[in-house]
Amino acid sequence: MLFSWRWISMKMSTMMLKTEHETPSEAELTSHRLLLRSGMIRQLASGIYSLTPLGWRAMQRIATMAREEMNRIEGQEMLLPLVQPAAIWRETGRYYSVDESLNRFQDRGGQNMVLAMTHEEAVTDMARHVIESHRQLPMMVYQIQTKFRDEARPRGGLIRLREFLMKDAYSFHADEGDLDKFYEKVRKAYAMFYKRCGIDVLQVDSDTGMMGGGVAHEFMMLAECGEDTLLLCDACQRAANREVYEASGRDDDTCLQCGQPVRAVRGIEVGNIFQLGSRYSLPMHADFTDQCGVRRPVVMGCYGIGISRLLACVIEANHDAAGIVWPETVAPYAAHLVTVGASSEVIAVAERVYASLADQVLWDDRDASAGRKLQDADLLGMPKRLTISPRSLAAGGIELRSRRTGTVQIVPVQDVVAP
RNA sequence: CGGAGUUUAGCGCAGCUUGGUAGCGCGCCUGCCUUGGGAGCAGGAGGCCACAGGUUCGAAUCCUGUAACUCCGACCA
Repeated sequence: MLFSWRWISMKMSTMMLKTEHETPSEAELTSHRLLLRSGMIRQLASGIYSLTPLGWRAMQRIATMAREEMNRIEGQEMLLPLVQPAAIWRETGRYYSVDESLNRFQDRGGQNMVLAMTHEEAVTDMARHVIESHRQLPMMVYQIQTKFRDEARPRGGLIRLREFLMKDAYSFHADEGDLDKFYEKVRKAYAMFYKRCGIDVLQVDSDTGMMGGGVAHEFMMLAECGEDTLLLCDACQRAANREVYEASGRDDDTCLQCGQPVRAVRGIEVGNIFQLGSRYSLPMHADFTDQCGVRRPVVMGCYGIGISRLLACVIEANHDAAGIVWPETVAPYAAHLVTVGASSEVIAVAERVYASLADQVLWDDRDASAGRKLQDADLLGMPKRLTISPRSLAAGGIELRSRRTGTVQIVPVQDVVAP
């Protein structure tokens, strides 16, 4: 069972969904066009989008995989507030150092507040209250939650948003060595996560920007529409963010690691991880007592994945001229059921298939032409298409077509329907 | 935040030069007919032409201002 939400309508006739035949004029990127045409998202303001039930379902599948990978390395899910007092941001100095992308406002009582663009301050506040002893370390917490960043220039649909869903995790350690070990575990978990999502990523040396701290890596998906430039070495596969490369002082185009020529490629950042050290624990006094009875700041790491952006990236990496080609792991439904005509035989078989496949099937039960339904099935991109028609029944059952390969076969009704 | 562009029905667009009370395609509603790649016929609904001021007998159209959105750049855990 892929989902447990039986309450979501799975008949297209009554679904909160409208597909578009024509390409929306504001969309230039493939993922943006397909997200709009498939009806998964709707723009409410620049960089701010509503997700329809179909879009939310796809995003939830990505979020679920992120959750599973975090749980696998013993992450503990939690939830931190979006609205936060300015006070904790003053403690770390970021209230003053971050630009207008941090939205500041006052509540009705005149208190200075911010909309969280990231959650180091809030999680460090939690940690300084809970963590007292080295015996509690290491530990990691994470959340899948909304961020608001008032970006100067949102772009590309879900590629660069102002409001978006992020998986952010924070680990706490007694020393740098333990952070190093855990950091490697996270790198492996991230690699597994992106693989499950059906996209290829490169791990890239990164600078730490406003996050502070020491070591950092970005996870980049290679794509022409990407905003970032990477310098990639074909010889040893080492990739570096342009800022890091330039900061190295190297002025020829050769690899930092092996000296072979590098080439510039474009990429989309789909995640990043940082060794924060005591950047936040020191100013916020998140201390613990070590084995020798000495109070020391806890050593931290933080690990982010842009869930919203990833939905766009999955589509950038998985589509054809007709529409989306979902990886099975992200597809909002495993199968798309198309009924042709409304004969009693066709409907009777469809009802049995629909009941049997529970919430894994989307049934296009609309009173629309066969052509329209088939085009929409390609656009929406579920991995398998089940067509029930007088023709298929005469041929021996239900037509099963793979969206990715286009291969078609007739399968007997009893092979699809549970006994 | 600099530069460019756009804004007319749910979506895609025309109309603006030369002012005269809003149009096309798709979609939507009714009926008939149809059902394997966005069918057909007939009838119908839907717009404060982004907003605010001007000019004019009269403004989608001309003038001024504002806003929103998109793209390029700068910025960007």
